[in-house]
Amino acid sequence: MHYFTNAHGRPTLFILNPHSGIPLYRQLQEQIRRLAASGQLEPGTPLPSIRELAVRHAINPMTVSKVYSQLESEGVLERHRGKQMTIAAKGARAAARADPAEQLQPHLDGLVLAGRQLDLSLGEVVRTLKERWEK
Amino acid sequence: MHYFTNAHGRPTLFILNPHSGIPLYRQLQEQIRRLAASGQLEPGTPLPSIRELAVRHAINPMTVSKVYSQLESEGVLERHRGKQMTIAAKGARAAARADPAEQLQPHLDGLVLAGRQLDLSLGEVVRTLKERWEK
Amino acid sequence: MHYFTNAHGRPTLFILNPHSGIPLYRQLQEQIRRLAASGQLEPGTPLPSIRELAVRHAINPMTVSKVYSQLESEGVLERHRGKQMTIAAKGARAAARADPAEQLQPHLDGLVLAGRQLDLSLGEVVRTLKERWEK
Amino acid sequence: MHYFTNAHGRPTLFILNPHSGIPLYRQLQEQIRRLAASGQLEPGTPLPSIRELAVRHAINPMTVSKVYSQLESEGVLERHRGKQMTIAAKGARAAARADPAEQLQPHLDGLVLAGRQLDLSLGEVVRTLKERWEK
DNA sequence: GTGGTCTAGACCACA
DNA sequence: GTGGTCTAGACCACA
Repeated sequence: MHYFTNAHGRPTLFILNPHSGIPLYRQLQEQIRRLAASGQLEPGTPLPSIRELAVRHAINPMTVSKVYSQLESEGVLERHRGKQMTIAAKGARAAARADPAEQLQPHLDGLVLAGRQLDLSLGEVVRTLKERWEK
Repeated sequence: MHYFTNAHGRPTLFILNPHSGIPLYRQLQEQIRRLAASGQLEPGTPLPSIRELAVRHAINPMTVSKVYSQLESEGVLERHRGKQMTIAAKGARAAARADPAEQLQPHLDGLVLAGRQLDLSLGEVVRTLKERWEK
Repeated sequence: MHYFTNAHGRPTLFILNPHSGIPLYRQLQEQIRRLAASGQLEPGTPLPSIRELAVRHAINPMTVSKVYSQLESEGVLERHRGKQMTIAAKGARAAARADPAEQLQPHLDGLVLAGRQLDLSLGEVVRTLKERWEK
Repeated sequence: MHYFTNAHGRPTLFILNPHSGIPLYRQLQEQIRRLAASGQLEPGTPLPSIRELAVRHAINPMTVSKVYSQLESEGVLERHRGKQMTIAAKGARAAARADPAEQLQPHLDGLVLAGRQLDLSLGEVVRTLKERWEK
């Protein structure tokens, strides 16, 4: 399991960047989906409570709530009345089927477009990627 | 100069993705900035008219106009008599100074985060990147 | 097309009852779904804007927004950047397939349960239903 | 007395639907009120213990407790030594006075609204109601 | 404690 | 004008 340090110096599963232009709820949603897909969050794993995640990332509970609701309707999360939500078994099965490389695609597209527009060679891009990965 | 084929089958300098979550104006702005920074759009190069770009990408002229105005105030573009915009000399100078790898950074960050959350190895990510690049 | 008069005396497509125990967003969602399913709201019909509906029913725009978003993800509504949402063609097709009686089921269940617990006969229930219908 | 079979296959006086959107405590409260009103639960009849009802319907004892307390304060139930609850004589009297059709009203309203929005005729609605009743 | 609903209201993106 | 995102915060349902 990979832990990250968020903007407030606390260890967390997620990294949210409020300046990226991508809505916070979309960033959070995508990250939970990936962690479930890869099995790093296994079926049955309880997610942080809405309030906890909101405090930890200094965002509004409603934003988290929206993400949890959408992931529930996608079948990635399961809701338990009055108790914490968990990763759904169904979500895990879906994950097993999915090609991880496919989930990477939008990010590859963005990187390739940027690389070409900056007139970099594939070699240069790969080199900087490797440096960034090791960090 | 790299040309791309947009969603409407016409050749264009830019690729706009309305489903990425990133605002259209931000996508366009970033792409013009990169093309200027890399010198693929040289100082003095005229940009497409607002109307032309709007039609080509099926977006509102106001969106293009806003981008052009902001890039003008940043010194990347220059406005001439009529409304003709060109790449500013100043923009080129700024570009020469900038480290291209730095402009790649947000995209590398996004890719690395996605890769780790999908539990992929560096090798796998590099391989899919190479495939995507050659396409 | 049936018009109703809401609690504020204005004609409207929907009737929301804040005291029924059923969340407002759920009432609104179900009603739009039914009007689309029956074809009383045809594909392409623009819906009232979020603000308009919110004002008309004295509810919060966020509540309406939530309903519209969910119906969009269900394929009942279509979103148009910067313009009003419309009934989706897809929604209409789905409607054609659906058995209307099926959508009535939860309400029949509720009525039958109440009738039996009140020890009424089928005849009595049908009679009061007919009276209520004609009103 | 009508008995129903609940979701857990056990005979019970009540049917609770956790997906209806109506709070559980409201469903339970309304059903006890109706059974008392119709005389199917006569004055003096002991109710199931909180614990028993909670287990039978897989809900929290606190939810049942809240319902019993509210019905007691309404005069529908009476609390005896220990915690045994019975139908109050007063509740029966109230029931005798009440017009059963009135208690049916919210359900009739919901059904009529749904029927009209689904563009069904009164005949169709009555027919499906009859089918459902016989089941 | 958990999540759900709703409000009032700010500010942004897009047409 | 349209919808989208986000906040701060109240109050409810349920365990």
